[in-house]
Amino acid sequence: MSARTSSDPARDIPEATVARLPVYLRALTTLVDAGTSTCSSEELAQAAGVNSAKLRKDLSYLGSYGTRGVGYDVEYLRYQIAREIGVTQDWPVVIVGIGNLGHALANYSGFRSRGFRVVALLDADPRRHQEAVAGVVVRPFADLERIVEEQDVAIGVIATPAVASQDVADRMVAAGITSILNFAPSVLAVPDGVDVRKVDLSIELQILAYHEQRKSSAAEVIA
Amino acid sequence: MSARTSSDPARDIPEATVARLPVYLRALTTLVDAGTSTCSSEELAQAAGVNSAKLRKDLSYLGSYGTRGVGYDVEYLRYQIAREIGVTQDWPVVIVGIGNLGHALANYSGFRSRGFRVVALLDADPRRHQEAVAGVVVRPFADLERIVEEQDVAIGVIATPAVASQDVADRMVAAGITSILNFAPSVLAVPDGVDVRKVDLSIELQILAYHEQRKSSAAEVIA
DNA sequence: TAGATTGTTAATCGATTAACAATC
DNA sequence: TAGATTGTTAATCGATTAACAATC
Repeated sequence: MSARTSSDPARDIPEATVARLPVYLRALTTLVDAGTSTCSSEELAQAAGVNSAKLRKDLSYLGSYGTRGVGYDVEYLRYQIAREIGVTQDWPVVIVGIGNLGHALANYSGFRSRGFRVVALLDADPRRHQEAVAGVVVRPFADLERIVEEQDVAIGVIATPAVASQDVADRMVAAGITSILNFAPSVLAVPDGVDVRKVDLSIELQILAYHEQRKSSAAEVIA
Repeated sequence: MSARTSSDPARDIPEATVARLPVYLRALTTLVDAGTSTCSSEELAQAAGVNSAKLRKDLSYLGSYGTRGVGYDVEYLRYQIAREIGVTQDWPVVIVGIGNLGHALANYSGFRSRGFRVVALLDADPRRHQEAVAGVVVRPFADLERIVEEQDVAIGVIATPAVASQDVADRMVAAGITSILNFAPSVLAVPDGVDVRKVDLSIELQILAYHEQRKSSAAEVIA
């Protein structure tokens, strides 16, 4: 047995596993809400939409939180995963670009319940200022630096048009933000040490279209 | 040299490559708009945010569309990729759930320009009916089956709360939809042959939080 | 103890990358 | 031809999966 513990900073978790931890966390929360106290890897895997071998392998990177012959304590495992991800603490977030999408994001209730707190909504258009969305007032983009510093913001969300996204990212990085979630259909250039994740509706649809097209072709071959 | 051609239905493209083709398509469109007629794999790779070896490997699955010593004809390669993905044709799409996010999706202009056409907006709440979003009237969810059949819809977008998403997916599948883009924070169960892709804001944020947390820990170790 | 289920091993599979022969 | 750049090979890397020993 290794001396690996939860506070061991050297251990690193494969990226594919990291991407699934939030899925497990959500499944566990659903189980807790349903009053379940214990579950097997098979049950949790099903709830998360993966196979149980993968689930157990993933969990093994965190430690040994199950009991052989019994399964996992749902509440305990949920806490361990939440701690591992880092959502036992609260992450202040700024959203830039309060158009349709920005409104939707600001109103998203899943934010607060999952360890994130929208501390500011920023927009370059003065006509949007003073408007309140989900109880937060929209302020000028120029306020970015001050807000990031005062509130110690590490995560920024870009919901602007593509043309503005690189400028917004540059300003975010200069202000001290080191993690960016980009909803604009653009490829952002950022320095090393800054993480960018991208959500792109039209890319997802195009991936579906590719497979859809092949389904149709296959049907034609049969017909 | 193999007899592999663009109409060869047997050849299959790795999933990781499929997911990048839309990124290349967008980069090529940007280059076309900028008046560029030719580009090297290095230039295109940079515009797409990948390395050139990966780009060339990806393109090699489609065929040989470049010229050694010269590069790629931007317009020609763009067409070939668009055809491969299937976005030279028009894909009718229905969106179910016209809340904040549904509004944002319905208003998204990138839809139309990338081969997708929103043919219907559906919502279970009668108070939302008759409202027009981006020129399309919101109709009852009960109209789903008729619309899918009449308009030959293959792709459905779910923007409802999580609790409703499985029911919506079931109805979509029963109506004949075979590709679903799910924005609800839920794991959908669908039959074989139906593709589901998932976009989940809070999962993306949690992945960023995980890495952000490790950055902070690393800083503490140094301090 | 007997049955159940975890945590880990090892094999397989798929994706990435560097290097370079082919060739414009 | 000489220089440039593709398309492909082969090595490496990372992810998935089945199987099962460990152990509750």
